[in-house]
Amino acid sequence: MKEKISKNSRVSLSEVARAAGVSKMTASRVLRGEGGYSEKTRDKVMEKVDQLGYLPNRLATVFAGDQSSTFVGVSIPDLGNEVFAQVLEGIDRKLGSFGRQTVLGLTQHTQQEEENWIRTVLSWQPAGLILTGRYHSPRATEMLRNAGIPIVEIWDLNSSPLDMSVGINHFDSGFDMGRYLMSCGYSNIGYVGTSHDTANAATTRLDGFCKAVEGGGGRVVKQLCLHDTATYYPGFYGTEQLLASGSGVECIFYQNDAMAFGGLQYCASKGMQVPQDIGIAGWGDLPIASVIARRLTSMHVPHLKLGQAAAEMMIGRLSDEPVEPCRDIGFRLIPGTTVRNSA
Amino acid sequence: MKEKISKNSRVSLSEVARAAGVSKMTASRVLRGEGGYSEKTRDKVMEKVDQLGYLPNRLATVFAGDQSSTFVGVSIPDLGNEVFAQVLEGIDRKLGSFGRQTVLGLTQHTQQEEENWIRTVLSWQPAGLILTGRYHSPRATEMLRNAGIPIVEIWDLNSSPLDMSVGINHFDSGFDMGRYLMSCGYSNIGYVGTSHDTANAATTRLDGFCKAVEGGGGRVVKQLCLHDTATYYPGFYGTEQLLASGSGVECIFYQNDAMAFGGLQYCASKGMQVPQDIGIAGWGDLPIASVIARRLTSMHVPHLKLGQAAAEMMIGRLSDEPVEPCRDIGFRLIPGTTVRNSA
DNA sequence: AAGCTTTAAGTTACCCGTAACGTAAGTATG
DNA sequence: CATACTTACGTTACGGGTAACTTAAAGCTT
Repeated sequence: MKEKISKNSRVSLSEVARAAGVSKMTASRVLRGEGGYSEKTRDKVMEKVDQLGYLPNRLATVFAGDQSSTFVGVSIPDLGNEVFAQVLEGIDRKLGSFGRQTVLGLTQHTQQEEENWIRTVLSWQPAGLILTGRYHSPRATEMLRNAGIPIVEIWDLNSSPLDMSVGINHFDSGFDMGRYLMSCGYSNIGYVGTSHDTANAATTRLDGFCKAVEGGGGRVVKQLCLHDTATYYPGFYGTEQLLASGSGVECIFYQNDAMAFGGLQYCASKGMQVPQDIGIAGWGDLPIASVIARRLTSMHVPHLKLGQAAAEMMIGRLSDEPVEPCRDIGFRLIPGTTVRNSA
Repeated sequence: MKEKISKNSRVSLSEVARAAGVSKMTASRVLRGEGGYSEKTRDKVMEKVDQLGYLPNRLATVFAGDQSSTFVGVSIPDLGNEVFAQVLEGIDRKLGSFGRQTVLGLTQHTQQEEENWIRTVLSWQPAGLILTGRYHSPRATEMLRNAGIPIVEIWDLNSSPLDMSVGINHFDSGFDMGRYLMSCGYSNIGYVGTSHDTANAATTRLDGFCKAVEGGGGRVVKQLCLHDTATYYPGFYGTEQLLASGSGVECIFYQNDAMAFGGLQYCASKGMQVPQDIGIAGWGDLPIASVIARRLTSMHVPHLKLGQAAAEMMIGRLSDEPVEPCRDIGFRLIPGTTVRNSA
């Protein structure tokens, strides 16, 4: 029984050919519609294909080196963050419409996980790779350089990418938010986010934010949750800790909208009014950001479009079309009503 | 140039072997740690492996039929729904920890997309498949039966699965919600959801819901958004349409929490008080469900756990361990405070 | 009808790694 | 010292499909 489940149970092209009374090669030609066979032969072969339920083994084709695979490896830090889920959706939908498949890798924000995943996925001879972030381990970078396949680094716009890059300038987006909050009259501002071993887009954003605030004479009090995912609950508890520290912040900027929601909820539970008692600003502009009566102050990023753009660059490169190696997908500040009005 | 990018640029085992002055077979043994070689030989080979940056071609290994692939195909309707994103995260994390890779397929809630994806992914000789839902096209079902690989159908608990199944009983969960809302004193109840060509878990839930409400003497007014994704905006507009129809519903049950948030937002925008003027109930219990001051009435489902369980069943089967073919992951009603108190 | 072209096939070699088998040394045993 | 055994390799064949080449038959030309 267990033997039957192994692959020898699958019908091969030779079996189809034998059943149809032709050679393997003729059957192959029929299946690829290459021409060079009679109608009678085609019908005979196709009949047997249906009858035996033959499915081609793409492994063999790719392995033989005649064509590249249809796999594209896609690494994403985590899906708990709705933002990345949407990016992935954009990528997979677009890739799928061009007959390509996504091989997923969740790297949990660590370079080691990413490196391991890259090693594994490369051994499957993917057509290309789409990676989140610009920071890779030295060994990963070496493997990527040697791979000789198209690579798109997304999320964090990279002016000197390994190959191609699409995303936004996170430093600038943080800077713009900092400047905006300063313009609203805040100067003692908190930041709540997560913290990981390696640099990432969120830290770049924070850098830009601090530069704007501190450059404008304000100060930033940080509250970082170590090794946590940037979701609702850490936002709640991070806010609690930040406010308990007695730093007297008037406004809090969060790593993303989900964390900002956590913060809003904490404030509501303590009877604090937003924005009268405290200002709240998120980042990412989730669709759900308008669920609260007041529109969440945030930074809009076209997530789905970003994913699609990444897939398009990949497809373009795989089709040998000329591709602009860097694409800025842009962002837009949502003033919202959860911070004091700047007017 | 273009030639270089093709696979002949990749270092093969033969090249490593030649460089190390041994046969292919010896190099292979060293890399697999199989034994049968001297320390000197091992060092020589490993040195060349590092030097040349050799990466094994797993395609060849699998192709040779010596072992099955490490791919597991995973089909998910869409990632716009946070629920499925979490399920996928649970699956991929667990699979990854056992050295398996997810090949993703977003089927957009259509059987045709699913069938196409199944055909493609099977041609890559996956070790197994994890599919969302129990309804597949006839041709898909046939391919799945012939594939001879483990298959886990998730989400919708299936007492007679193709192979294995893990999920919840959606009919019962809808029924329980219906009974709860009736117990709160509602009898004229609305439902807002999406509608697709084929049956799915949401329609099963609605069936259970109707049975409870209508069986208890109430009535259900349905508002279905055709071919839409079950997210925030359709919830908003679906609510608008339902209320404009003049059906006078006192309470609305939504296909999921995201849609319920849209409904909440619509009600807030019209100055309606929840639950005084209208009751709101969601389904799925997203973490963010507590962001509103009042806890959203909902149905809790352990999404991440569901994904993990699916992956565990797959791994178990692939390791020839005995696996219980059906697993009910359970649900739990969250009374919340967005419907009238039943007390 | 002989010679040429076209059509419809078949044959061979190859991709890369591994199972199975072969072999030549060295080691142990009686 | 002959025999059996172990170690450390090498050699051959194979998997499923396709490129490149070969071949046989049919069709066409003059």
